Amino acid sequence: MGDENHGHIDAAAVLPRLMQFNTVLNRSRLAERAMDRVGIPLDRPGLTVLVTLRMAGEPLRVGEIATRMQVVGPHVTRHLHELERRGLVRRVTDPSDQRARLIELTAEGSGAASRYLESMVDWFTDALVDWSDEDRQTLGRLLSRFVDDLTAGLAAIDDQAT
Amino acid sequence: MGDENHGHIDAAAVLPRLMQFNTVLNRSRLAERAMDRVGIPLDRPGLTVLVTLRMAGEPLRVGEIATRMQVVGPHVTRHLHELERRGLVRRVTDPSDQRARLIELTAEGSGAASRYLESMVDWFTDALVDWSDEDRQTLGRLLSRFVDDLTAGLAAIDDQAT
DNA sequence: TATTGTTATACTCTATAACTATA
DNA sequence: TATAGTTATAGAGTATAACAATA
Repeated sequence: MGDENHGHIDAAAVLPRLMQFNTVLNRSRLAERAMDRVGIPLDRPGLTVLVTLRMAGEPLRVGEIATRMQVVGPHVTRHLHELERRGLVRRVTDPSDQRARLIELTAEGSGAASRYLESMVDWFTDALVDWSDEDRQTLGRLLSRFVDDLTAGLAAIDDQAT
Repeated sequence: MGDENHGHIDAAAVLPRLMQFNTVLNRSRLAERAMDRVGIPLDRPGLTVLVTLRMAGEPLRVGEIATRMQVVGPHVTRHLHELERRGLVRRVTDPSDQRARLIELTAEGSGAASRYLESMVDWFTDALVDWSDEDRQTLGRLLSRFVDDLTAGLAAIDDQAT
């Protein structure tokens, strides 16, 4: 489209689209549809808790879940009530510290998170079905690095503010 | 890092990082810092209205702003009150349709949006300063295509649901 | 009667503050 | 006295419903 990409990523052009993609992804029916495939009704924060535990692959403390979700503790606590009531997670006292709780997925909770993740991965895979193998590989490599570098930059800003 | 990227973008690996980047970007102090550079205190929806108008490059109707922001009309109306009160936008009746209002940026509103966008672009540029020109170009090309394809896929889902 | 926008109200997600229990 | 978590409350952002004005 006649851009002027002389030797650098055209941040002025890519940034708005990245942000747009961001909001579209958040608001689209993609997540909604993926949640349908989960099979049980869950709000997004609740599902995020399950996905966080699923990706960790092991029980996590409340505080650790909060850190990974980038939210504060009370927010997690509140959703854990509902998730526990519905048999999707179990809350067990951490044997190494009586103050702490370890949150672990039940079979149903793990299944729900897996179905959600599979649905999202399938969709991404489908959307890129027409790409050449080389372009997919290159994008995977550069995008990982891109996210890493930007995340590091963001962390630096946040540290600076402390 | 020992991934198993055989001929396709490893969606299972990239997707969580993309989503994590998404939340980190939303919650980080980057946007906060960029808003500081704007010089006038604004909440995020208000700033998004200004940026939407700035990127359009011309006055927009209330409904059009809502569409571009992916929100509903009343949300925009509410923020326009405050923005108009503070002299950042003007509300003029559309000469071609007396029902509609055209929202246009004032000089201050336009300046605020510009400073915000510049700050974000500068940061992105800085974060990628160590990249080779070739990698930057390649990422720019593939990322644009990536966002286009995914956005198109999302639009297809949303259409389907209608 | 359909469309543009506004007003009024309610809901979702997340934060802060105050508290309890261990350490 | 510091830390892990909980309870209670408050705030930001956005949606839905009912309405007004114009087409």
